[in-house]
Amino acid sequence: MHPNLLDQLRVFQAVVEGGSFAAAARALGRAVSAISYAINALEEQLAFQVFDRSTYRVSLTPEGQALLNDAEILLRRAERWEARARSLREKVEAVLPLIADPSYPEGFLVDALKKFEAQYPLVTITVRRAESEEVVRAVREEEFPLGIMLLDHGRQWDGIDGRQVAADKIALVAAPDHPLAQIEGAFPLAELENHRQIHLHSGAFDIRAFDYRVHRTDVWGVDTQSALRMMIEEGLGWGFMPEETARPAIEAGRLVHLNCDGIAQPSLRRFAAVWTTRHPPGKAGEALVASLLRDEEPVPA
Amino acid sequence: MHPNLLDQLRVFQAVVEGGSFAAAARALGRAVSAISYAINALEEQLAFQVFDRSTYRVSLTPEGQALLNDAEILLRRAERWEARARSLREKVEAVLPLIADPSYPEGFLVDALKKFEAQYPLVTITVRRAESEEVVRAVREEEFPLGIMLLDHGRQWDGIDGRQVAADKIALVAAPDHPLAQIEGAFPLAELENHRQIHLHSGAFDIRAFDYRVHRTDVWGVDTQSALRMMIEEGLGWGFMPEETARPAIEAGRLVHLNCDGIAQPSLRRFAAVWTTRHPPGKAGEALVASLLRDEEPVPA
DNA sequence: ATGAACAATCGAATTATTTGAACGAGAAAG
DNA sequence: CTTTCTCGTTCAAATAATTCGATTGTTCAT
Repeated sequence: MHPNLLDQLRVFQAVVEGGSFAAAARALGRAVSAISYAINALEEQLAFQVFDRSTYRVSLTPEGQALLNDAEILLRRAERWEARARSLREKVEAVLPLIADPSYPEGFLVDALKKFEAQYPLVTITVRRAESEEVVRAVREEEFPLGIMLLDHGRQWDGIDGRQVAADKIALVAAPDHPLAQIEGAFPLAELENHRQIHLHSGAFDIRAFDYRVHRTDVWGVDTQSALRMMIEEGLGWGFMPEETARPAIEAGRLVHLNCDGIAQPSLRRFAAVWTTRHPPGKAGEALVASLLRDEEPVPA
Repeated sequence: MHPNLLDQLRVFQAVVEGGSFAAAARALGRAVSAISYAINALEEQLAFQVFDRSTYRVSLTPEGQALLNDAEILLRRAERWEARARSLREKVEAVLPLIADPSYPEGFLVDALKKFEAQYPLVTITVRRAESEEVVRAVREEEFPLGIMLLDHGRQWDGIDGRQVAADKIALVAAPDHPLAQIEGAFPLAELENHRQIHLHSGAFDIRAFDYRVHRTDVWGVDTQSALRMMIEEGLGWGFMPEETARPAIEAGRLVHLNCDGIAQPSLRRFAAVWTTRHPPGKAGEALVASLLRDEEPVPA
C-alpha cells in the first residue's frame, strides 16, 4: 500500500542501464531477488509489465520504454530536492530577494548575477528597484535580506551592516543641440535650474525627498536607465548619467558633457550592499555580495 | 536507510496545509503519531528541522518554508507519473510520431492538434513531412505508427489500413502577370509544359517519381506551402495549391486561377490517415484520427 | 553436453511504518 | 484558578515493506 516509488524507479533505471536484473543488483549493491521484488512491486502498481521476461536478456516493453522518460524526469527532480536540502544544510538561501537603487547600473547587476549563477544555480534571485531611502527601510524591516544603495552621508545605520561594492563616475550630460551645450566655457550652477532635468526615480515615491541633485521643480522622471538616456538624447532635458552608460553615446555624438561650475565633473558615486546585523547574508548572499564587488576601479577614501 | 521520501513530502504538505499534525492526521486518515514519525524521519534525513515546535501551533522554520516550493514541485511530478501510468494502462500512447504528406494543409494539421491537445495533454506529438510514397513505406515498416497521405489509386494497400479524413480542392494558379494568365479563354494542357512549375516536395526524394502532375523537367521544388505560395506570387512559375490557401491571395489580386483544358478546375484531392492492420492506433491515435476528420466538406464518392 | 549467467520463488530476517495508550504542555472557558 | 480541550511526543507492540540467501529452472556460449 505504501510502496517506495522513488526507490522502485531507481531500480527500474538501473535495470535499463545495466541491461539485466543481475547487473542492476551489482550496481546497487543489493541481492538479485531484491531487484526482482522491486520491479514486480512496480509492475503491480502499474498493472502492466515494464520488462519482457520471455527473452533471455530482459527487454523493455513498449510501455516500459514510454515510462523511461518520465521516470528519469522524476528522479532528476528528486536529485534536485537532495541538492536543495544539502544547500539549506549549509545555510544557503533558497530565494534571495534583492532590492537595489535604480541608479545602480544594470550592467553591474547583470555581471554580478552571471558570476553568481555559476556558483549557485539553485538559488532564485528576485530584484526590486527602489530609491536608496526605501532600500534602507526595506532592509531594516527585513522585507529584503539584501539591498544595494547609494553610499551617502547622514543616514541612519543602526542595525544595518554593509560594505562598499562598486563606484562609478557620474557625468552631467545633455544632447549636443541642447541650449546648455551651446554655452562657451563653464556656466554657473544656477543656469542648470533654467532647464528641465530628466531624473531617474522609481515612480512610487516623492522625488524631492530622495535626491539632493534635484535642483528645481521642472523635473521629468523616468524609471529606467535606458529611458533616461533616450530622453536626454532626444534633447528633452539635461541629466546625470553613469560615465559608462554615457560613453558610447558621447562617442557617437548623441550626447555631450556639460561644463558646470558647481559640479565636479565627473563626480564619484559609490554603492554599498547592505543587510541587517541581526540577519547577515547566508552562503548565497555572501557569494552574491562577493560577485557584486568590482575591484577594477580603485576605491578612493 | 530507505525512507519513502514521496510519502514524507505528502505528509509535510498536509501538515502545512492543515496547520497542525493533528489536522494532517485527520486529512490523511492516519494516527497522529504516524505523522510525527514521518516528519521526524524527514527531518533526520535533512539534518535540520522543518517545523518549529516551540510554539503551540507548529510553524514552518525558514528552511521548511524554503523547501515547501520544491516539495510541491516534486509531488506534482509524481502526480504526473501517476497520470502517465494511468494513460498507458488505457493503451494511450506516450509519444505519437506522425508522418504526413507535405501537401496536407498545415492549417488542417494545426486545427486537429489543437483539438487533440485538449484531450491528451500528456501525449508528445512529433510530425515529419514526407511524400505519400514515403509515408506508406514508413508506416508499413512501422517507423511511424500513423501517417497522412494522398488518397490515390494504384497503390499497394496490403497490411495497411486507414480512413479518409479530409479533402480539399486544388487550384491551378499563377501570378496575374504570368504569361499563362494573359491567354484569353482556355489553353491546352501542352501549353503548361512551356512554363516552369513550382512544385511542393520534400527535398530528399526524386520528384519525378511522386507526382503525376509534374509534366516536364522544368520544375522548381520547395518544401513548404508558404514558400510555394511566395514563389508563385513572385511570378517564378505556375503551380497547384489548395483552394483555401490560395483564396486570400486571389482575393488580394496576387494570384489568379488558370484556365486549362486538360485539368478539372478546381480538382479534388483527398487525404487519408493510415496505419498497419497489425498495430492499429491506441486511444490517443484514435483520438488524433478523429480530430483530423473534417466533416465540413461533403466527401464525394 | 557443460558451465556460466540469468531471473523467479520461497521462507526467514530485517527494516520501515502504523497504531493506540500514556504523558506533559499550552490555550480557552468557566 | 481550575477544568477541559487540543496539541505533539514517546513508547512498545503490531503490521507492512523490503532484503537476503538458497533453490530451481531457463537460456546462452563454448
